[in-house]
Amino acid sequence: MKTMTRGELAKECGVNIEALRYYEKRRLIDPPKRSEVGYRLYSKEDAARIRFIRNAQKLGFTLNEIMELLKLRVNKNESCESVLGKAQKKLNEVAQKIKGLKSMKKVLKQLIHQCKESTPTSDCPILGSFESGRKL
Amino acid sequence: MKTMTRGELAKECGVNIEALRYYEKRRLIDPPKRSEVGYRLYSKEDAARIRFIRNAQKLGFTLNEIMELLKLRVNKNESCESVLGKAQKKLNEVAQKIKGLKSMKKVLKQLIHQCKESTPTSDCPILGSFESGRKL
DNA sequence: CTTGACCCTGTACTATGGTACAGAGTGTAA
DNA sequence: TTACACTCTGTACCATAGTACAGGGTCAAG
Repeated sequence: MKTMTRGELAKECGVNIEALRYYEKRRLIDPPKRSEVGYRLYSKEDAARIRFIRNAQKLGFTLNEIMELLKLRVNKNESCESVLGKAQKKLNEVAQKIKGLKSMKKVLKQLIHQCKESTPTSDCPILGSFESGRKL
Repeated sequence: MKTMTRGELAKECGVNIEALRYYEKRRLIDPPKRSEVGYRLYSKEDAARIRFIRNAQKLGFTLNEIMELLKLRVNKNESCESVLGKAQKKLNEVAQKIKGLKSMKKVLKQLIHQCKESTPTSDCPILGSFESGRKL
């Protein structure tokens, strides 16, 4: 099977080369196979996992949370009950975040609209509907 | 006008008392008025601002980003052009986040559905559509 | 057969966002 | 009037998520 070195993987996934060692230490990725001389040899699956990690991070998940997300899959010994619970919890979190972001989006849109109408900046209501957290 | 001490504000906003001093140092809130003897006296507006900060943080914004969001309002000396650009940029960021989270939500829902059907955990497709980042 | 670009390990350092004292003063209620 | 809860400042410490060496080995092109 085709493999990549650490530098190649880092480049492909757009991460710092050292971050890969860090993820390995944090057990977010399995220790990869090694070449004769000790070079790490990564597979396509490793690349996919790194991309997953980065994408989840962009969405505001911590590495610990991402670890949980990753465990939701390929854990043949874990009961579906347990996976279900975790997934449900994550789903709620995600739904809440979406709600909050939609509220913020709305406020930003209003602000932009008012700016386009040349309303003085001082009247821009960025906080108004947002600060209470009612919709978050 | 009614004011609050640091402890009262912290309690009302559900933040650590020390965080308020930290936000002040980071210039996320204005230095509050002080009592005769030097106690901080916060207003309702300060409380609103703290709540805004916490809510934005929950949505994955950093304190620097939140500072920018806060600046989008009540700056009489800044041209509307500039505010417009910043707001537009933030709007795009928010829209992207929502997209990614929706994609994650979808995958989680699928996972939950399959778990409910008692499909073996090992078959859960949590990563599949996710690791590519196509939809993120 | 050397030179430059890679890889290895371990360790130290960074930024962000707090959190926890220590040592001092204040305010109030029994 | 004393005890306890609260405030003040400054400084030290913490977790998270990396990032940057130092000091060594490896490999491939010229």
